[in-house]
Amino acid sequence: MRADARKNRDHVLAVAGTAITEQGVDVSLRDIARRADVGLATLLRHFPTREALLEALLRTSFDELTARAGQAETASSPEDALVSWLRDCVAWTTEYRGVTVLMAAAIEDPESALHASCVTLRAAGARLLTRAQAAGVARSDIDGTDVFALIAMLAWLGDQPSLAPRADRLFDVVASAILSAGSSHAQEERSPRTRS
Amino acid sequence: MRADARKNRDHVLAVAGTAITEQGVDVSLRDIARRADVGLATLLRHFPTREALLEALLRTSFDELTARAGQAETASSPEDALVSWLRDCVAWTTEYRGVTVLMAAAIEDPESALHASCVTLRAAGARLLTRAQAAGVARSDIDGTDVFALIAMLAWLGDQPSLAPRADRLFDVVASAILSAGSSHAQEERSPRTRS
DNA sequence: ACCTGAACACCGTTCAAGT
DNA sequence: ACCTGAACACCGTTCAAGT
Repeated sequence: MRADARKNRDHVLAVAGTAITEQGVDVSLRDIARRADVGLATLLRHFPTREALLEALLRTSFDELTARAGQAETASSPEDALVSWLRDCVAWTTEYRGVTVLMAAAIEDPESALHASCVTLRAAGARLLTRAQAAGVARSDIDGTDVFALIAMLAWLGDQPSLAPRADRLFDVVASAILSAGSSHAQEERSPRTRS
Repeated sequence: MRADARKNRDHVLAVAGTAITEQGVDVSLRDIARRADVGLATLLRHFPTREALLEALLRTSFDELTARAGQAETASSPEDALVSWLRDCVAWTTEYRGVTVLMAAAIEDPESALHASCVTLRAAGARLLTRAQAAGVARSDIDGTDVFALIAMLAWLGDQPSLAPRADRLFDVVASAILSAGSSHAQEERSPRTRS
């Protein structure tokens, strides 16, 4: 890549970062180009879709979250590792208002520039879930995609100004639901207490 | 209202119903006007905002849901009444893809044409919740707005094609979380079993 | 190689002009 | 009273023309 092109790219990316922080991920691409003193076509040549722009912008954060999941896997108890990683994920999305909808779409669209990152994130969460299930501290009838969906739900909640004040409490409610040990059939099994 | 105006209004409303069913609540208003063989300005005079159009379209369903909550209050057990009403609410929104975001915005915006209906709906849910809490079958640290938020979360999940297949399972997960009897401090109270 | 203005087909809003 | 076409200020996409 030519030096001037690289400079343009980096500058657009920096401007996009502040614009998205201010207005959310649906901010007008024309507006970003204007604020970067660059033609709209130039922006689109570097980042052909909104997702591509976001991918470049979020890659670092994505990698960080994935790495943190790996560390938690050995450093914390299965329960703490899972719950506090979930909390980190939800908290992270609040910095990019509206990103949840794009991630939900990307997780099943291999064409999306965000696809790979979302799949990696889901896999990291799935490992923490499996570990917690093996330890008997997480319900056994959910999988990594369910966890991804629960994160998405809670992140979406934080994006809605009217409901955001409830996001923390409802995180706890959902977390407690994941942690109710035992399977979903507990009620049918009439007190199957372990005889110690 | 003049007879021709009424006819126009009703026709626009019917066309809007099918258009929204096909494409979701974000469908182009211009498109609705075109399909109704009416000027766009005419549509906007009858329904000055997208919310006003939806309000007219959803009023019947809203009233029905509210009424059903009232009936359940006397006909079913506190637990069944709450859970099956929640299920009805979530199922209902799937008919209007994207309506959840508008409802979440409307619940705190008195200017929105959907505001009154959303507030009424929340109140209906709050009564069912209070009844369940009084019976000791629902956790006591949530209120009507939390229930509204949980419905919104689950409805939003159903709107995302990639996550919709998990909506039913996660409804059960969330419902079980609401029904975990006792307060959020249960874990701190070291086995407070009732001595029968 | 890289950039850009301009044309394009959309959107919702507004309003003067018609019946 | 009610309706409407047209103008307006936006949007993302595309591409021929410039450096």
